[in-house]
Amino acid sequence: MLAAKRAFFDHGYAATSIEAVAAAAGVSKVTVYNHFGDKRGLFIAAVEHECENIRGQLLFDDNQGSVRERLIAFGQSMVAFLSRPEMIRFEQRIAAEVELEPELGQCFLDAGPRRMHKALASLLEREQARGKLRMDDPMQAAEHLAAMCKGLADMERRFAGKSDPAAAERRVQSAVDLFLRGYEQTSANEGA
Amino acid sequence: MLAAKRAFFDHGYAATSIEAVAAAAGVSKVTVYNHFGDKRGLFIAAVEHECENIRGQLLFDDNQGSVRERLIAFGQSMVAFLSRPEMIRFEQRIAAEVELEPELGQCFLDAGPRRMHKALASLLEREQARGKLRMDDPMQAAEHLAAMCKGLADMERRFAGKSDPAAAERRVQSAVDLFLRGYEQTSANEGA
DNA sequence: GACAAATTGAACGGCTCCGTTCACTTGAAC
DNA sequence: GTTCAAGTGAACGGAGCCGTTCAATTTGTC
Repeated sequence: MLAAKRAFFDHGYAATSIEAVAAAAGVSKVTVYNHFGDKRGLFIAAVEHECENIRGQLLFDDNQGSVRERLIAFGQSMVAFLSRPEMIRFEQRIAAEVELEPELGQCFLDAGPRRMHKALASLLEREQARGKLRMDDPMQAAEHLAAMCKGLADMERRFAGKSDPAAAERRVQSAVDLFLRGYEQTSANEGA
Repeated sequence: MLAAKRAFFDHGYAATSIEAVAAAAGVSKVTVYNHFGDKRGLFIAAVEHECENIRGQLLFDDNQGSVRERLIAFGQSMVAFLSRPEMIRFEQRIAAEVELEPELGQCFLDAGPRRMHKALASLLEREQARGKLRMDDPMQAAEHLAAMCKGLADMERRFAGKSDPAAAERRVQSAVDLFLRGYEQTSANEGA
């Protein structure tokens, strides 16, 4: 199973042969078929297994500090999480296979992006309850903040394989600054 | 060539056979090999051709109106451009093949995202010159705005195939509102 | 030790595809 | 009408892979 995950996420679905997976796992091809029935079945099992992992890892702690510090911490850890090469490849594979197996996309969205979006929205709502922020639509605000933190560097990662941690840090900071200029509860804000 | 583009971008590289492309184009397989040498050569030619197209289409007009209206117009047309199903599929294919052919990624980035990023930054700079905006780093500001306009719906599109134009419109509007609260030249802004 | 279940290696049929070869036809230029 | 480049259809070799079959072997359980 680990071998299957490695192979699928490193080389892609089409470029992975069950023979190779079986060999890497030190089992026979027949055993693989007996366990997972199908190549597709093996792939789906691998994806679901990895999604479980993601769910386990997506824990952000509400650390102590100012609102700005908390948001920056969230943004940094989110970006770091998404920038890991394994994660980028995983995203890639899912996206490539989603047309043939739409459930995979749902599975991944629920395990990753949607969870993170909600987690950030509820963090923002807590800040609003404390009187630190003022927003009409926390989900919308969370989307803006998360999107800014990802930025366009997202595409540089996907298409050029480059990632620049220093630029990411600056981006997250200026994103939080812009966000707070818009949503911080100090003077009157005309709502969106 | 059109047939090759259709086939590659509809079904993917691996799932496209040169035989099928030749048949769809109404030519013989040998002719395809004579023209492009290779399956990869054909794919690269198709990608470069499509990138040319993108360069041609990426024209935003500086329409008349308030800053807010101009930015919203930019955001809307950018999102509309990126949301077209062909574009989503095209992105997908490039991303999937970029490991085997890193030049493709550069080619696409130059034809698309980077051009758009610079176009938006120079739009913002013009507004700054007119005294409408105030920013330290127009490229950074442009990245934030563009990223917010794309939002996380980007992923919903990629992984669930869904797109919600009404939500996109609201997102762009609230993104521009947030952006202007941070960068509009009305009172003193402490820089990023 | 005996018995059942799982696993293994090896081979096979069937399929698809890549890329090449070759003899033949087309069509335009001169 | 000849010439020459370009295109065509058909077939081929070689490769890889999927999924199955089967007899032989291991493993674990009583």
